[in-house]
Amino acid sequence: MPEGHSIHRLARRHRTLLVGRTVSASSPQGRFAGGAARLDGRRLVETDAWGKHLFHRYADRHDGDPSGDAEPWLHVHLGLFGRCRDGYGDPPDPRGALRLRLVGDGARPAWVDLRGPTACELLADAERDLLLACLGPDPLRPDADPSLAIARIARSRRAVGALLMDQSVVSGIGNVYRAEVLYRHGVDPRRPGRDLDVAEWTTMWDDLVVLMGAGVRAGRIVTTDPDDRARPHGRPRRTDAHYVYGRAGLPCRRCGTPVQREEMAARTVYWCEVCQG
DNA sequence: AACGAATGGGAAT
DNA sequence: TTCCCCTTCGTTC
Repeated sequence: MPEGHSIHRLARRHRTLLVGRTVSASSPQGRFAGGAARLDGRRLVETDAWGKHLFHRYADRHDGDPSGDAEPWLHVHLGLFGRCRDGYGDPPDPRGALRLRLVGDGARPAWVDLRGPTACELLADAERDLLLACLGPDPLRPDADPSLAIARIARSRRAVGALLMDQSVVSGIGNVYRAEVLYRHGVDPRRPGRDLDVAEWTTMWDDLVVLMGAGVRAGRIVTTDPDDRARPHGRPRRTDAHYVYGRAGLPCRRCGTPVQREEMAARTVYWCEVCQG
């Protein structure tokens, strides 16, 4: 599930697999053939994530071939459909639309495959800076400063459900965390941002830091408290991990009222009209 | 097996 | 606002 926690997890995984290695890069699908050629033979120095954006920083070439030297960054955005696969040893035969394959050198070779991303491109420092300048603070980054985001939300007339999905306000939140954090704080997604006071927003930010951090560790989004998750009858379901996301028409876990759904910011938002006033 | 919906976001209209 | 990208997963036949 590519919300911010997945991307941070991916950055960590790629660090383990490939940082310090010189990579062979290819684009079996062909859509990133030029970029792969410029990447090929360079060493991965570090990986990083900001919101839903993944970055690899590559060293310059030292063999006299200048191609790619001005572009230290590989920028990947998975979008809704993008996926990464990886492993050690020989990579599987490429099939389907494989945008990018990286194979690291070394005693224990590792590979990473990327398919279906919204963005896969090489960037110069300045281009990356421009991109990051458009992103709000990311609850998963230790250096995040929530004050600007909180101030911006607190004076906006836009619906809080739309503000939380706006990556220039807060980055890394997706449709699941949006619905869930609003439920956990009893906030109707349709309420204007400025109806909420700074203290309320600050509490939500702190909760996002905890929830998304847990998401990185678990590799999935779990936002329900254990008491609300208990299911005396039947097997646990996938949706037990959520209060309202994807549960339209099902009873609210706390009050039993059917969960509502509505389109907001081009996505479906879910909420309980009783618990979220 | 076949189909629809989905965690996102940018370009086109 | 609508479309597109074009994968994966869950549901239905």
